[in-house]
Amino acid sequence: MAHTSQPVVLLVEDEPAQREVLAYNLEAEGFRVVQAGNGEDALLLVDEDTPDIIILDWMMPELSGIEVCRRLKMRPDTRSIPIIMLSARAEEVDRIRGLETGADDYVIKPYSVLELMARARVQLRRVRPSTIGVVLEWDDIRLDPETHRVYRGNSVLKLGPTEFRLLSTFMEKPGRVWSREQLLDRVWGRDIYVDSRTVDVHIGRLRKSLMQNGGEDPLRTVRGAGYALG
Amino acid sequence: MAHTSQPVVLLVEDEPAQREVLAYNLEAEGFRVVQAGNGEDALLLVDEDTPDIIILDWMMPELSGIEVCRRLKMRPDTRSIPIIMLSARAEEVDRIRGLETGADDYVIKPYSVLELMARARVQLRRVRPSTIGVVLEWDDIRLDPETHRVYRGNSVLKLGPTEFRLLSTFMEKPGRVWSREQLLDRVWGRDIYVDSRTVDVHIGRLRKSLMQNGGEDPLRTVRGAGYALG
DNA sequence: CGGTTTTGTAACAATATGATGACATGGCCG
DNA sequence: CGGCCATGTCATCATATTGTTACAAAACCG
Repeated sequence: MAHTSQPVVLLVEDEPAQREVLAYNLEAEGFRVVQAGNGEDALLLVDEDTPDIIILDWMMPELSGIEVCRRLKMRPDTRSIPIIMLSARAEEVDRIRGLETGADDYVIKPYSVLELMARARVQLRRVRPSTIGVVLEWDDIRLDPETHRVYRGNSVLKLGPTEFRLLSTFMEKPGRVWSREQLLDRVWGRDIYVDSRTVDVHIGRLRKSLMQNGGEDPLRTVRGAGYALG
Repeated sequence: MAHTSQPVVLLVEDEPAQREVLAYNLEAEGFRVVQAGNGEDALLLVDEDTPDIIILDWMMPELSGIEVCRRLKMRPDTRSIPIIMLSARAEEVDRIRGLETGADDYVIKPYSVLELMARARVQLRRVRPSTIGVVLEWDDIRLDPETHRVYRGNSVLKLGPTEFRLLSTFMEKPGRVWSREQLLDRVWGRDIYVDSRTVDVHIGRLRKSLMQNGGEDPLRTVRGAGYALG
């Protein structure tokens, strides 16, 4: 029943018990949870399967959370992943240091699980608005994730399920170029094997659907790279 | 020390004394501060002079902060302005309600001024170009890796895939001289065999693309060594 | 100023890439 | 069961991109 593909959270916490509790709750929130018990693993997992958001414990043996945060925020390709830092350090200096390092939020242990979930949703809302039902708009195209309806101008468009998910992805980040592989991950699912040329065909179908009542083609083919909206 | 333009914060708080303190500190942080003493004024001021971020007191006579927040988050044109909610209500339900309403952060009174400033900077960091995407710039050339677009002045350039990768390489380290072999490695790939003279041809093509709308040739040939940008 | 080396570039053939129509499959619903 | 829709794959077509070569131009050197 996921509108598009399930949002992914990377949970980094060295204490297994705490990790369990959080993982359970995050799953209940609708996240797919990827877990790491230390900083090194976290960095590896980010490359392997880019998460939508990261929840990061400050205190960890070896690579501290703050160091992981610093590194991720230095890399252009991971910089924009929201990081929520968890910490038992309640001192003002620490909180400020965490935020200065690039963390997008800072939550003090012991935290309220409900509040943490709410803060996770806030970050998710930023990165993937459609997962929480925000209507996406671009130019004269409107996509309502709740009702699964797409409008262009003032007429309703008819799209198939795959085309809908494709368009959702594009509208999450207008202008961004998605490779066929990224689209397969996002639109089809991680462990589905389909030929990457299939993407072409669906792009074609999406184009036809978007132009069924006239109007310009809003999709851009980027030779050698993929496709983008606008 | 202002960046491109001074960031603007809209400060909404009905208690003049508190507002003063915050305004003072925000100005010290480098913000231009626009003040409102109630919700109605806040909504008017947003239209008049769109702020980069909003700091919003929950408890206000007439229009409450949460209502202002709700309204701003419903309008597509103001939805993306980050809102930091200030509140004396420490109850979990309230905090969650604030976040659910669309606030991007929720700070409990009495707050640490320094922490609030840090949180304001976090929100600002998001809105400012630096976070929106890493754009490489040199002179009047702009290259956006995310959208795969290249601009010169204010017109869009059309480049082929190889030319794009070439230019990306140059723009990552403007001024650096790259040998043909290094370029082959970097742009074509480590284990591809192509004549090194092919680089010349592509440099030529890149030059033509870069000058398609007039302008100087930004590439420099270094005899016996290779090529460089600028 | 030759002679030599290095670079620029037009032309062309080979290739890679994307668009599209057709088709077979499989699920779903009446 | 039969029709309908969505989907994935394939074959084919059109075109953009690419590598190479050959020759012209420029730079360098004594």
